[in-house]
This record gives sequence, structure tokens and C-alpha cells, in this order.
Amino acid sequence: MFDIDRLNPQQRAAVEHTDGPLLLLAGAGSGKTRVITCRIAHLLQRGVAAGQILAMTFTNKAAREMRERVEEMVGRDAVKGMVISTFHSLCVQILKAHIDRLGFKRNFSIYASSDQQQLVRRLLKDEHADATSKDADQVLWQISDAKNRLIGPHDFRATGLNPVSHWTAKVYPRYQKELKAFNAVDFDDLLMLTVRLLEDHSDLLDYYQQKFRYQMVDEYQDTNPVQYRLLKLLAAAHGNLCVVGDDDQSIYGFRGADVNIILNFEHDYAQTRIIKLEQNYRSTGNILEAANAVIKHNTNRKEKALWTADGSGAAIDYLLCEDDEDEARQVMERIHAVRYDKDLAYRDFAILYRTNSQSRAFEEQLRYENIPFVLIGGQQFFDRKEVKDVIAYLKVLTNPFDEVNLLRILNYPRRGIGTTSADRLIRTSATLERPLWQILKQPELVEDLGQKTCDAVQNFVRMMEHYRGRFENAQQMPTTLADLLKELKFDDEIYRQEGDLGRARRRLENIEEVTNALASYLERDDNPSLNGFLDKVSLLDEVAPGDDKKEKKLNEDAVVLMSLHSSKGLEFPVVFLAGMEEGYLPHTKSIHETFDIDEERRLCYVGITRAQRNLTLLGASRRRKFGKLEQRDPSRFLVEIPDRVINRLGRDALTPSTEEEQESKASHFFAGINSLFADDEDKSPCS
DNA sequence: GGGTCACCAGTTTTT
DNA sequence: CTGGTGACCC
Repeated sequence: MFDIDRLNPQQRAAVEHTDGPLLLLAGAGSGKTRVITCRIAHLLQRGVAAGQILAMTFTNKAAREMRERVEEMVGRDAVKGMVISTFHSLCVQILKAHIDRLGFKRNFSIYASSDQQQLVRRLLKDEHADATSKDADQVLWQISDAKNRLIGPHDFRATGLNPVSHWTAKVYPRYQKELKAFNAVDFDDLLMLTVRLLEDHSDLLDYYQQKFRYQMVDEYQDTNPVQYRLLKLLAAAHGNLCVVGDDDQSIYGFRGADVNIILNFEHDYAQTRIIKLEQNYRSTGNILEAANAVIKHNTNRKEKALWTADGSGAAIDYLLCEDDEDEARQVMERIHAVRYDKDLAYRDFAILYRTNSQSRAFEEQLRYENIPFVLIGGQQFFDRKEVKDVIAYLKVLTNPFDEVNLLRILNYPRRGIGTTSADRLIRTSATLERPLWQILKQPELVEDLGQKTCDAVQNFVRMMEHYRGRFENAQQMPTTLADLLKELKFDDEIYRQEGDLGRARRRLENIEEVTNALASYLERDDNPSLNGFLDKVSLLDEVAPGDDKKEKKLNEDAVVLMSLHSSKGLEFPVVFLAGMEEGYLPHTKSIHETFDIDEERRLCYVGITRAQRNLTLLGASRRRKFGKLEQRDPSRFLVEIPDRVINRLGRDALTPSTEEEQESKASHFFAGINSLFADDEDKSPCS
């Protein structure tokens, strides 16, 4: 069924360990995916029913790939019934079936970031008129953080250190109450409520424990306390929990992931078998040596070192550049040279950086040189205003109690219900303690509402009810949506708002993408509904065009630009790791606020281990930031890389700059500028 | 209800 | 230097 002989001894041990807790520490490039798929195939071969296996991932993409790989190995039918899913999708499924036990209706809405923001902003303004939207974001951040730690609205305690936390303590309970009134849950609730559901209803817990006898979790180093708790609950009955991860690649601490969860696994689950995968099949020896040397400086970690049976390869280069523009030019030069020399495609090159704003200089230079490139990250499809507007309509159609979205569309496109009228409607809803939607159905209850407004409200309600009826016919959904958009005159509205014709067209195309996504969802789902579509959209599941695009992007023949975070799990023959400077890597915030240099080092480690053959580290000695030129120091991580694997090019890369040297750098800099005007193809001063 | 202007702040972000 | 936000004015 599968080729177990091609696995190395550790990999084979992992595949053959079926019962009892297993901690699989899988270093970067150690063939982890192959082990996971083989292990699932092995379980099936041993007679475990597909339906008894639960495999958890963090991304839809990972889930999809895992399913495909297993299907390839054992055939489509053998995989039927197996649950391979992200934490969030699994929780949506569980909640869809049982959320009524928590007092919600099953057609609940999922609030993603912008919905949450709207709500928190409103509540915060209610309490503190002078609160800014930035404060709101911080409050939302704290609420999310609390939920990730299973801290409920009434258990949250403000700390004296953080003034915002007092606002959070006030707002969090109201936020949660409103969500319930709107029949909505937010992203973190998906997990937190599922945990609560299972904790409070032993029959359900029992059911899922019996159902899932074997569990596997990928990227375990990125789990947060709620996810940890969920797994703990599910695994309690059988204890066949296999977690796969690499503590050295834990880089989502800022989102609640806690590296100690993987570090404590063996103490948490008695009789844990630990297997380390350290043989690397991706990178050259020099690259691995650099990676090992850097990560060794972290103290709170599992001891391990990557090694390869292949050669040591080319040395790593470190280029100290003049400024950000120079840094970008150096990369271009190397892309040209290496591409020609090694006969590589553009897609074999990746430029990685710590913050998305760093991409700019590279984009400009790539454009200038006519090198095709793709930028991963940046604005998400569902963040676009026009997309959010359409989605808001759909959300209200499935769940009229969804007040955030109801308010969003109440007068968009304009239909004569201005802020004053909206305020009156909201106030009436509050005093009568009835949902806004009910008030809209009886606008005559509202005092001081003009006849014209009254009519507008009634027309709006009538229209929405009409379309809600039509959307119940799932097969017709794309047509219904097209009709709705036509009736709303969305096109006109966008042409009116957007002076630039090209931009208007692009926005309309985005709206069309929503219709397309709906159509493709219809094809794929065996039991489609509008609500089901919206769930997929909220989870950014395969139906989402934004997601699709990311994959398409990686298939194009183009140089790839992305943040270090986005690069995890990927590999490229040639990698440029830009901005190796204090302030970027490690980032200023981690130096001065979160004090988590270890996570920055892991980020650096992730970047280094993306490279297969060729790695170039770059940094600038001065950089244009917020308009003015700033002096920069080389990253402390550079010193940790042993000299024998790295060529330090440019000037005294690691000597701290003295005043004298700064002066010489300055004159060098101006010389560089002058040479720009003198030569057309300038040989940059630092190469 | 919408448009303009001044001001402010400026990580990472799988779902 | 940018993009986003809020106040203010038409």
C-alpha cells in the first residue's frame, strides 16, 4: 500500500507507533508530511476505520493537501469519513449540530475581524466617548487574547499596568451579550464555545471521544490554550494522540500560541513516546549549520540538530548594503546572475522579510528590472469594502438579528434612511428591548419618524424578505444574488463613488468574484445553503477567491516576495533574507515591549531553513524610515552564525560603528550617490 | 450625507 | 513618506 522501506528509521518508528501518546518533533525539511500520510495509511491498514481518525491542521491548505496525499496513497474511498480539518472548521461543524444547547440558533453568523471591530467600536464609544478606533482594536485584541486562554467575560480582570484593560473589563461582557443577541459568534468563540459545550455536556463529549479514537495534530507548536484544551478533552478517552511539530518554528506567540504546550507534552500525557526527525532532505549542510548555530542560542527548547546526508554546498553570503535601495539592487543583481548561471526559473527565488512594509523597495526594483514577481500577503480579498458590503447583505439574509451587518446595509446603497433615522430606530430597539429587525418591521412604533423614512424602511424589509425566500432555493443562489445586486444598483453606486474608471471596474470584478465563489461552492457542496456558503467564506475555506489566488500565485513563474511568517512550510532553491538588522530581526517591539527575542530567533531560523541551495542574508547600514534616514545596526543573530559557513561581504559587517566610521560611511554614501549620476550601470559600493 | 483636509502613527496574522 | 481616521464644513 505504501513504501515503508523508503522511510528512515525514525520516520518508520513514527509511522508504526499507533497507540498511546506520540510526540513527533519534526525539524524543518525532515519529511514530516510523508510521515503523517504514511501513518494515516498505516492506521487504515491496521484496520482502523476511516471515521475514527481525526487529523487537525491550522490551515485549509494544509488540510486539503493532507487529504490529497492520503487519497493518493490509499485511494479515495478508503479516506471517506475521515475528518481532516482545521480546528475552526471542526468547531463550526460541532456547533452547527449542537449550539442550541448554548442558547444560540443554528443559523448563527460568524463574526470576522471587521464585524468584531464595528461592534467593539460602538460599545467602547458608548462607555468612553473619547475612545479612538485604535483603542477599540486594542480592546478587541485583549478580548481575543482572553478567549484564547479560556477566560470568559466575567473572569476577565483588568491589570493596573495596562489602562486599556479597564475598558476591556467593561466592554467584554457587553460584547459577548450583544453577540448572543445578534445570534453571532466570533472567531475565538468557535473554539471557546466548543470547549464549553463539551465540558458542560458529557453526552456530547462522550460521543466525540468515542467517534475519534485516533487523533493527529500538525504544527502542534502553534496551538494556543483553547486548542490545547479541546484536544485534551477529545483525547481523554483513548489517549491515542499524536502531535507533530517543531518547537523551533513556533512563531505565532503574538496570537496566543504557546510554545510551552509542545514542550510540556510529554509531562502532560503519561507514557509519551518521543521521536525526533532530524535528518533534513531540503537544504545544504552549510545552511543547516547556520540554522543550528542560530537556534542553539534559545534555551527553552528541545535539543536537536538538523543534518543532511548530502554535501555542504555553497557558503552563505551576508551583504551589508548602504541603504534599502542598495539592498534591493543587490538582490536584483544576484537574481540575474544566479538565474543565468544555474539555469533557474524566477519562481525558484524568494525574498523574505520581517515586515510587509519592507516589500516596497523590492517591488519597485523588480518592476524597474522587468522581473516578474508575486507579492504574498497584503490586503485580503474579504477586507475589501465592496466585498464586505455584498457579504453583509448575505449575512443579514440568513440571520436578520445580525445587527452589525444590518446597520452596515441599512442605508447602503442609499435609500433615504440617514443617520438620524437610524439612531431613532436603534434607540427604539434599545428601549423596547427588541431586536432592531423587529423594529424595522413596525417602523410606526418609532416616534418622530417621517412618513418617507417609514416607507423606505418598509420597502427595505419587504425586499429583504423577498430575497430571503428566494435564497432558500439553493440551486438558484447565484442568479438570485445577481438579481439582488441589480435591484440594489450596486454598479451605479460604485461608478458614482469611484471616479477612476479602472478602479471601479476592479471593484466590480471583486463583486463578481463573490458570485463566482457562490457558484463554485454550489458545485462542491452536497447540501448547499446560503448559511453554509457564509461559513466557508468566514473560514476562508477553499471557496474563497483570496485563498485560491495565493496558490495560483505560487505556481506562476515569478520571484516570490513574502513575510517570514507566510514562508513557513515552503521551500525555495534560492532565498534572500532581507533586513538582517536590529529593529527588524529582532523587531523593535520584541526588544522593548514583548521581550521575546527567542521568538524572533525562531523566525530567523524559519527563514534560513526555507533555503534549499543558496542563501543570502542582507542588511542596510542606513534606511529611510518614516521619511528620514536612520542609522541601522546588523542583527545580533548574524554573530551567531559561524564564520566557516558565511561570507561576510561589504564592509566591516560586525564592528559596531564608531563616529569616525559613520562619517566615512556618510562620505561613501555620497560617493555612491554621485556615482549614480556618473555611471548608468553603477557598481554598487558595497559589493 | 458626503467630501476635504489636517493630523497621527507606523509587527508578524494560518482561521 | 504613506495610509487611515476624525473633525469640520458645505
